[in-house]
Amino acid sequence: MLSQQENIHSVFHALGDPTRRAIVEQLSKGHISVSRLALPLEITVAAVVQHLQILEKSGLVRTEKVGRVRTCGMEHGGLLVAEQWMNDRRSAWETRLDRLGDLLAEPDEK
Amino acid sequence: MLSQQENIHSVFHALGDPTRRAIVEQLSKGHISVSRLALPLEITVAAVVQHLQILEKSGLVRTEKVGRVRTCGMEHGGLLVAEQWMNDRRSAWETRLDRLGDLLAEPDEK
DNA sequence: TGAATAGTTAAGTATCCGCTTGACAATCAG
DNA sequence: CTGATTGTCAAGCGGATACTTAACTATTCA
Repeated sequence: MLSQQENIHSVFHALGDPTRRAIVEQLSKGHISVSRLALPLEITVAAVVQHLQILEKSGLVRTEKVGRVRTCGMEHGGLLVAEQWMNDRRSAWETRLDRLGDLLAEPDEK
Repeated sequence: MLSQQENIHSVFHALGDPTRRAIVEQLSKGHISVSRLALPLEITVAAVVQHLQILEKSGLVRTEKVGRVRTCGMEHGGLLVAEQWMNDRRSAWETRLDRLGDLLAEPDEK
């Protein structure tokens, strides 16, 4: 099992790559096989498998092999750690009194 | 100006590095100078500057130099693009009917 | 059985990236 | 002015990483 810190890192690292984000985007539309994932990405199936291993270890994606085809989908709640991290930083920042100066400096933010 | 696509990439790429996330965590606690940022990270000031350039271009961080010291802080709303992206994927996935099978397969999820 | 399909694995490669070093600029303090 | 502090810039090193190719396994189908 991954520690909280390791989990956060694996998720952000996984999402740092544009190809892996494209995979997540595709999976958010529904389940799909490995080779059908590879098609629009214009990379080898082998490369997709490598990305899937990273995504699966990070808890963002779940895959299941039935017969000879592996079907991929998003893992429920996989994005939560990242959303939580961002929310923590943003709320910490927004409640800072440091921003008093900022607010005065930009009074007409649209 | 960055396109939406480029902006998303620059933000996720920036947050993919643990040192840059540590910088954001520190900045969420308040404004701080470059050299004071470098101290707990145990890397050179030059390295911190490089990270700051990436963070600033991605819109996550704002810096301002007065005298010889550059003061850094979070950019208001910089995290929004990433939060939006995640929210879009998650809501798309959660409204999928594909999950019917998943729900039946895991009836006792805690 | 034999051929096609779907995926896995290992090895190699070329690029990217985080960091350091070292030389420099600019500001502040005595 | 002198020296110390704070940051900037360019070059380069070493390791990470995103890909390919190629050989292999497992499953489906005619």
